[in-house]
Amino acid sequence: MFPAPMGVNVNQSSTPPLVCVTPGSINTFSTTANGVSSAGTSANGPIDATPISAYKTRSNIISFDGDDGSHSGNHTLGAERKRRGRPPKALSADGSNGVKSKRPKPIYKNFVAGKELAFLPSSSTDPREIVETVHMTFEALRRRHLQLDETQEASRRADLKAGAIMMSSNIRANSGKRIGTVPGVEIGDIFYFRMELCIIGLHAPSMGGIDYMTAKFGNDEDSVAICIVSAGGYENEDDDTDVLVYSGQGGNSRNTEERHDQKLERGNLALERSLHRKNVIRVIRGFKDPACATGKVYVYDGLYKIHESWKERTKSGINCFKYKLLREPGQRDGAAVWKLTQGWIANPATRGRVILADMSSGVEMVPVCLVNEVDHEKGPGSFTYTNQIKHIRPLSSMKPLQGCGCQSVCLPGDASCACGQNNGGDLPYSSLGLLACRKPIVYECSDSCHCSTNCRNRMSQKGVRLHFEVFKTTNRGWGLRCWDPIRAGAFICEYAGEVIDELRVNLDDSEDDYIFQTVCPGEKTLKWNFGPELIGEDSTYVTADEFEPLPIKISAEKMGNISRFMNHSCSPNVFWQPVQYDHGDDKHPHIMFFALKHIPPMTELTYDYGVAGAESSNAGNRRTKNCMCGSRNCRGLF
DNA sequence: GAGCTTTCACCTGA
DNA sequence: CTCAGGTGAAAGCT
Repeated sequence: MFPAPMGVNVNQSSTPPLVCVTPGSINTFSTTANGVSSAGTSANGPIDATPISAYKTRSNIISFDGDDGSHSGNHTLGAERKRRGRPPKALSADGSNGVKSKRPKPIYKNFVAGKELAFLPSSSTDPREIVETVHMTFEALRRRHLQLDETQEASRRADLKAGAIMMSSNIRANSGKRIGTVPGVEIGDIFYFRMELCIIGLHAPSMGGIDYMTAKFGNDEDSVAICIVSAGGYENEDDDTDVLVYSGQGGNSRNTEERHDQKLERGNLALERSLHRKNVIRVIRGFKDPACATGKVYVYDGLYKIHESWKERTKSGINCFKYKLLREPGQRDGAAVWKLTQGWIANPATRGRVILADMSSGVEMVPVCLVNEVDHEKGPGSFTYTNQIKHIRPLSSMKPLQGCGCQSVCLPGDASCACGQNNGGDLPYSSLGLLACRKPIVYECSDSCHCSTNCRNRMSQKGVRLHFEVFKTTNRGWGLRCWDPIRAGAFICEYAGEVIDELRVNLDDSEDDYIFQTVCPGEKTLKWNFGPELIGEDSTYVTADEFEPLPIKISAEKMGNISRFMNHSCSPNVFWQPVQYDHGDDKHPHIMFFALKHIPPMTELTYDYGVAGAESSNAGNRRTKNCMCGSRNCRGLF
């Protein structure tokens, strides 16, 4: 460890990563006294930066009464008040002073008022946990807002609405700016909206590409860049994932008339100062979302340093600043993984260490790759690949669900759609097919519906569409991961296999490692849907005590699909959700898996097998095992 | 200079 | 293609 440089105050913890303000109380979750990351200061040169503005405390702007603090008292009656603030740049031709109506600051009054915030991690001080909770809260809010917007055909931008709520209620992580790594954010983490970067403290500007701050270097102060988003809006060449040529900001108006040379100010100036100060800069790279033509995915790619800068005339004829950044050595791969997996998707033959190109033998629409990069084992024990669920005993009801009469596809907000009503009024999936909320049962459209197979309410019944690979883990046998990025709420796969006869159950359970049953999962899974209560709606949150297991048990020992390879984790990224569409026996629904959070490519997919033994009586005689998930809040057994 | 308001720029997103 | 946005920095005023 580098001796602590003079200017660095490593014990500074005046900016807690997550401050949640409720009317009556202030809960502060502070981390391990490490407000300033040392990652950038340790091995490289003379950076001793103490973020100054990082210590700035944000005023609490949530308001619970009607008065918005406009009691300034010094109204100048009658007299025309002189306009304050920055002068408008371009004067309008006509005489009107062009004052736009004041932008109203949204005030979110009655959500969480007086209530405990049930979604916060009960006692966590783990930065990763805090970041994930904040991130998942944002996503839950966004999905719910999108669901509401879609029914009302109202204005969109649920991302902004969710972000505004997070900001105004101060549910955010790492709210102070800092140089270097951000606690709880890992290289390779993926994001779908710029607002997500804001609320976890990775990159503050909601649109701007360059985040910067005033930092102290010895006795000097300097405004230096701390984080950039390379989103492809400028002409950047980025073939090499360790090099990034970044263009300065400004001048790049879409209106060709307004284009002008870039100036050495703001972000550009900060980048220039960073070149001299040699401080590390976080880099987020934007890629096209493979799952959505118009969408974009942001990948956090770790720390870089600026090595040179120059001026250049762009194709559009303006002078533009260019900054060449090199990735700091010794960091795990981020964007490189992305490039690799995108290459495999384009041409699966380029994937190395393959044992079997498609272990589903054509059963799945997309081949399921089998690889071993760890040892020489030739594959898991034999089983029959199927993507179906096989019922041995007849179901209690084969009566199909009441179908809807929708023409073409089901649409949100259509009160006459029987399927929407089955699901409590809202369609369970967004237009992109993301599940909005965890429910006791999701009712999809069925054969008796009039809608087409393109209907969004047929998400899970259409089967697997991701590029999975079954791989050998280092200590947990075989596991499952995916070449595609998976968005929170996205469908992953069904638990296929044989439904075990309840009468026969427990006879040979102990021999069967591939049994699925609906044991109560941990908090993370239960608390997936805490969006509604944040906007004043009734809670859909089910506590462990309220959790009711289903009698269904599925064995994938002899036959099954990729889900039989999904390992347990106490900190999972996948959850199970009962879904019905082809029969009326609600005790024996399909068990479908969905993403709990955004899952970067090549991250092992895991779900919570449930709390062994313990409080939930249904766990009964299930055999317990030592957990090897390695997460920091591992329960030890499952 | 701190504290407030206003305006603007910004590699958004539908 | 257009257009409504949220945020923080900068600028001006008290």
